[in-house]
Amino acid sequence: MRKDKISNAVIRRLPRYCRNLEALRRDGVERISSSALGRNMGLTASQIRQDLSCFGEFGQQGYGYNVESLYQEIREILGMHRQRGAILVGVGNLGRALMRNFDFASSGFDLQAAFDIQPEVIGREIHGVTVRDAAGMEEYLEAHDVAVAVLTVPQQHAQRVTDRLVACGIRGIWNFTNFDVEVPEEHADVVVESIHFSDSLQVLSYLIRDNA
Amino acid sequence: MRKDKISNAVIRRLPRYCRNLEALRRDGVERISSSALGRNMGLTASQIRQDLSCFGEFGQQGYGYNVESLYQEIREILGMHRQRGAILVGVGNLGRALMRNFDFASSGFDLQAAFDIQPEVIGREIHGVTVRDAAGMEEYLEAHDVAVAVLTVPQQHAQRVTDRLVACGIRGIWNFTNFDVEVPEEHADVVVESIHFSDSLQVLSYLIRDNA
DNA sequence: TAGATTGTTAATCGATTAACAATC
DNA sequence: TAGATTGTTAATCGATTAACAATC
Repeated sequence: MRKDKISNAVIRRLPRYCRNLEALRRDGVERISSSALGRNMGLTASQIRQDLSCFGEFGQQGYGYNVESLYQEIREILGMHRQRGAILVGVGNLGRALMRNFDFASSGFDLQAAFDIQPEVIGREIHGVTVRDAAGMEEYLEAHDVAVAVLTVPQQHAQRVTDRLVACGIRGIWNFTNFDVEVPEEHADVVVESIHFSDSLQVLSYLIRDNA
Repeated sequence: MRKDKISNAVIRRLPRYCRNLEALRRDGVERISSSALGRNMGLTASQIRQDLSCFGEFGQQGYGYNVESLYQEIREILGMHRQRGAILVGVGNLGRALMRNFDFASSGFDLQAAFDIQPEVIGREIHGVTVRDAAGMEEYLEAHDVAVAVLTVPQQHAQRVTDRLVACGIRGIWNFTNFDVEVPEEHADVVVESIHFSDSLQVLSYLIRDNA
C-alpha cells in the first residue's frame, strides 16, 4: 500500500537496493524474489516487500521482481533519472577530490561550478568545472538553476556559507564539514545531508574496542 | 543502569554528543542539564538521560552534567583516549585528501603508513606519511600494530584488498569505496564501517524531490 | 494445475518518550 | 529547605518480522 510519509530507515535503504540491483543487472540476472534479494543484502524478505510496498506494487506473485524494471523504478523514486544542478563550495583537498573522482551524474546531478576565495584556485578548471570567486556566488545562483550545494569549506566558514546558500534559495546542502550547519526556521524546507568523517571513524573506534 | 549491548542508534549519537560537549567546553560552559543539551542537539531530555545511562551515571540530581567530565567520559567510551595504529590503502585523490586534511589523531588513530601500487606515488611522503608498495602490505602489518585500515582503493579492488587485510588480522576497515565489502565468516569480528558518498547524495536527491 | 511468491494485515520487537521517586 | 534535575520504570510509538490469503 503506497505510503505518504516514508520513514528515514526505508529511504536510507533505497540506494543500497539500487546498488544491489545494478550488480544483478550487470550479471545478467533477469528476475529476483524478495527472499533471494534479502539473502544478497542481509535483510529479511518481509522487510524488502514492506519497503517496496511503500512506493507501489512492483512484483508479481509466483515470479518475484523484474531486476531491470525494479532498478529503474527505484532510480526514479530517488530522482536519479533527472539531472539537477549542483555547485561545490570550497575547493580544498576534499573538494578537489570530489570534483575529480566523484560521479555526480550517476547520482542525478550535474556539477556546474565551483567556488572558492583563494586567488590561486580561482579561474582554474578542474575536471571540466571552472572555479569561480565565491564573491560572485549569489549572482551565479540567481542566474542558474542550482538545486544542491556541496559544502567542502573549512569548518569555521560552514555556517556563514550555508546562510548565503539558503538565502539564494538552495534546496539541499551536502555537508562535508564536521559541523552541524543549521538552516533558519523560515527556510526549514532546505535539506541538509551531512557526511561526518570523524563521527564515522569514532563509531568504528567504539566497535573495535576490546570488551572480551 | 549500565547496559551490556548498546544499540546502534545510541552508538551513532555518541560522536555528536562529543562534538556538542566540545563546543560547550570551548565556550567555557561548566555544567549542562539534559534538557538544555537536548535543546542544543534537537533531542529530548529523556533520550539523553537514557543514552547516557547505558554507560554509567554521569550526572547529579539538581545539577545536571559537568561538561568537561562528561566530555572526557564519552571520549573514553569511544576509545579516543588512546592512539591506535591505522594505515591507508589507495593513495588516489580521496586518499591523498584524507592524508592531508583529516585529523586522525583527534579521533584516536595514528596514521602510520599508506600503500599503493602506482610507481609514481610509491616512496612519496604525504603529510609526513610515506607511501609504500602495496606488495609489502602483509609484511608491514606483520611487523606493526595496526588496528584499522582506511580503504580508498578503486571499487574493483575493494574486496581483494579487504581479504588481504582481514587475513592479516586487521580489526576494522573504514570503507570509502562504493562497494559493500564482505568479511569471511571466520573473521566475522572484523568491523566494516562504510562511508558511501553516492548513497548519501541519493538520499539528498530523494529528500528534495517536489511532492507538493 | 501446483508451486512460488507477492502485498498486506497482525504480531513482535526495539527505541523513544513520559512520568516520577530519589536526591543533590 | 525548596527547586532542579537526575536515573529508572512504565507507556507509547514506530519499525521489523511473521503469517497468510490472493494470484501469477
